[in-house]
Amino acid sequence: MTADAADPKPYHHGDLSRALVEAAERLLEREGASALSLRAVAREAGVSAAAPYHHFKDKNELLNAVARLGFEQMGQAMKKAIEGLATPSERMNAVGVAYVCFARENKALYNLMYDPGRDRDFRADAPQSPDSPLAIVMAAIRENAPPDAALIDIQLSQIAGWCAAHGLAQMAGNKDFDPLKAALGGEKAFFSQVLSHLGMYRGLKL
Amino acid sequence: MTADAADPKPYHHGDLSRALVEAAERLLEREGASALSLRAVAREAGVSAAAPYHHFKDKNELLNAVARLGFEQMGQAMKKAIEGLATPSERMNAVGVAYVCFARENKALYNLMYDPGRDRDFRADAPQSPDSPLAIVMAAIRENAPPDAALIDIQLSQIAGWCAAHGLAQMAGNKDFDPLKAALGGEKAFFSQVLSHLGMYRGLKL
DNA sequence: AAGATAATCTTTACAGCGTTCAAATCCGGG
DNA sequence: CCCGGATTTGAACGCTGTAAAGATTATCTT
Repeated sequence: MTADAADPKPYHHGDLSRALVEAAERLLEREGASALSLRAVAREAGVSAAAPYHHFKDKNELLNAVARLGFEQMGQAMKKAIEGLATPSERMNAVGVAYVCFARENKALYNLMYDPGRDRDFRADAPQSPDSPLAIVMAAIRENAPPDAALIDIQLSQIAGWCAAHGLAQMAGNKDFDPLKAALGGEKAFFSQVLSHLGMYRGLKL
Repeated sequence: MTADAADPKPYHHGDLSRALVEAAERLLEREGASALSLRAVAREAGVSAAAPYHHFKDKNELLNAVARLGFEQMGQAMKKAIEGLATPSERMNAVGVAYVCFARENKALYNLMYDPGRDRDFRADAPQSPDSPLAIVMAAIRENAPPDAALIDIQLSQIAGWCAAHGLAQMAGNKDFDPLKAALGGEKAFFSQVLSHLGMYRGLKL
């Protein structure tokens, strides 16, 4: 209680930049993406409509900051999901399921992170950090590859696996999948099974 | 030249509903998604801003009509891509590549079709029609499955293949993939190879 | 300590958006 | 011929993103 519960109006908010990002994330999960206007974010943070422009060049830049936060949270959730798993195969499967689950549980945030209509200045999902979702997926697939695999095959498999997880994350809400989900005993099992069936796309046996 | 090049101002436009959808699609590929306002579409069609409301309840409903048109065009492009291909394996690969290619060549339209932020009243991509992109992908994967495969495995593989194609379509613009694309001799080869490597996600040999 | 300078926030303003409503315009059936 | 219903327009409302100018507070220099 040293810096947080200060006076109600410090007039120079202190750390408005962070407060705006947090207000935006709060608004995003409370009211959905359509309610996420710059003015609404400013309102939620208790500040005037023009104040954000001293911390972000654009609405787009504020959304980029929200997305960056989302990538961190997603990476942490995925790391927690593979804690204590022994085999590379188990870890790879858990990473994929965790990826899709996070996307489903934070639908609006995930859509914001990968919105193809926005200018994202940072790399698609901050692959430079080893804790980014993409890096975690890449590592899990690499470590599960056969030891004699060629580098290019590993790379292509990594991309394929990531694309499949991303596609599943976006399509998982499709109502046509409901009977299949029920037959398998829930969404998580459905995600796991879909990812496990990737190989059959080529007509291979499992 | 019987009905198209009529008077410049028929005042009761004749078929404004279709004209609006076409104006929207034109605007979409000329100026991009951010320029696709209802007022801009009306302007492009040479009509007042309130006119669309007698043919579409919403902006959203107009966009749904544009998306429907996009699904038809995409299905036709995919059917043309498998004409004359002999084996199920060839057809499946061509379908996947055609799917991703159409999405890349009509980026704004494809994003509109699968925009997760919009209310889409029709089924995700009109699966009732056998010419819909989803139906074509499903059929190509089914016909390439081993004859003794269980129904549920086929279904899961269909979903997996579709998700992978969709994910690749959205991620294909990632600059990180450029060296790989170059090494393989172009985007089309890259798409084909990524889809062919789906199986390796499970550590299987190709 | 005091005053200058920079950073932050507010107020006001503008153009564009989606949408609604009343008034104007056109078309087909009596 | 004229009337009723469909179509289109014009103006209006509240919302948005963004810019400019003024007010307020923090920081730096001396």
